[in-house]
Amino acid sequence: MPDRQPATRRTGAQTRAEAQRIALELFSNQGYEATSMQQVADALGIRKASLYYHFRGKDEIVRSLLEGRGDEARALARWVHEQTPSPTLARDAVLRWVDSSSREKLRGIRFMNANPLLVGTVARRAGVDVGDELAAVLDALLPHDADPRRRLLLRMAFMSLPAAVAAAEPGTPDEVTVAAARAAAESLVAAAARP
Amino acid sequence: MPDRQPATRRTGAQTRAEAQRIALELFSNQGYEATSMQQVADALGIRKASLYYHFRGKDEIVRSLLEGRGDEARALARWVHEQTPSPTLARDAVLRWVDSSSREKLRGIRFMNANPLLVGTVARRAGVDVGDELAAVLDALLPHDADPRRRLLLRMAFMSLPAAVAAAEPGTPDEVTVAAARAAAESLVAAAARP
DNA sequence: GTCTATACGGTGATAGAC
DNA sequence: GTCTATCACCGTATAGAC
Repeated sequence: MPDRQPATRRTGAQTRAEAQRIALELFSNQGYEATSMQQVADALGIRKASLYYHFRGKDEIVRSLLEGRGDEARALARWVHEQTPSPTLARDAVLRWVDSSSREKLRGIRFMNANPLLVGTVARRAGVDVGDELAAVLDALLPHDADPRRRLLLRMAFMSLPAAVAAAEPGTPDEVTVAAARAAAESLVAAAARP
Repeated sequence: MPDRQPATRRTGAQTRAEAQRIALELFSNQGYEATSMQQVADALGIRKASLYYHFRGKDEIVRSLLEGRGDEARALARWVHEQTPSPTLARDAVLRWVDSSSREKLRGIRFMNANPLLVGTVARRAGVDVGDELAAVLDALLPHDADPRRRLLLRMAFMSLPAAVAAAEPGTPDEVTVAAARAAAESLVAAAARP
């Protein structure tokens, strides 16, 4: 297949960035394993071998997509530790988390929702586990001998944005999804506080 | 690789059933695409070609795993339509759904959580879409011009079991997960009722 | 029903010219 | 940076003997 659009001129960094955009889209819609490097290269308008110039391999694309993740979770953990304990601390922390997660991150959440196993593996291999960070936050918000049911409810509150994205019908406007996630977070954190 | 445990004697139906059990487990832990027919056959203690005697292909295993799904959703839709409208109908329907879903179904939920895209594709190809059934239930519970935010919250209430499974740390006892899901469902349906 | 053996396509990945 | 060409491998799937 020698005929193809004369690849629009791009600098290296631009090509890399666009490849990330395209890969994120394909991985979200078809899944990581079901997406081939060939598909990504085709959508990019370059040959597969050229794609390998920008990324060492398929998994490196994923890692590049995930880099920086975990920073926010760590920041939240730090913030929680700095606060003086109060009855509304859990609620404040949850809303802080959901609100910080909601800016432009919906695309990333869709990707993570579509490839839960992959994200877990890569994150573990990359050293940082978001789940662990979240656990640290929970430990600061709940007594260590707390009812595991209430602990899980609080976890669900923190994960209400991904849950909302997963529950939303295709085509739901982002603002609706975010609003519902916020309301769900408030509701769940309250449920976690009830005995 | 000619040496292998002398396959424990099984009837055809037993082999098929055990293959389903094993495949469900592997698909849940590693994902569908990342699991090869070779792995399933190995875990079963038979040759790959023998596995193809019981199932036409890999996707037929998934379909066999999913068959019967959608029946419960349809039953719920029917039940809702039979009820006389009342202020607590939504709450009753949600709890009915979560409770009915919670018996022995956690394994299936884990599978669906691990392979969201696959399940969507297969279900669509198999004709029945669980999402559509759920939409029908929602239409009966909410006015058609209802706030989309409240509609999504109600959807989240129905999906609180998968959400709880997704949020649970590995090793969480099933009873804890189910209890949290129930509490979350109640909480979310209440949130959906608030303006 | 289970086996051995094999066909076939596509995949991730690399070498090296331009 | 992008290309052509090529690789080894592994996946699904089938044929046919027992």
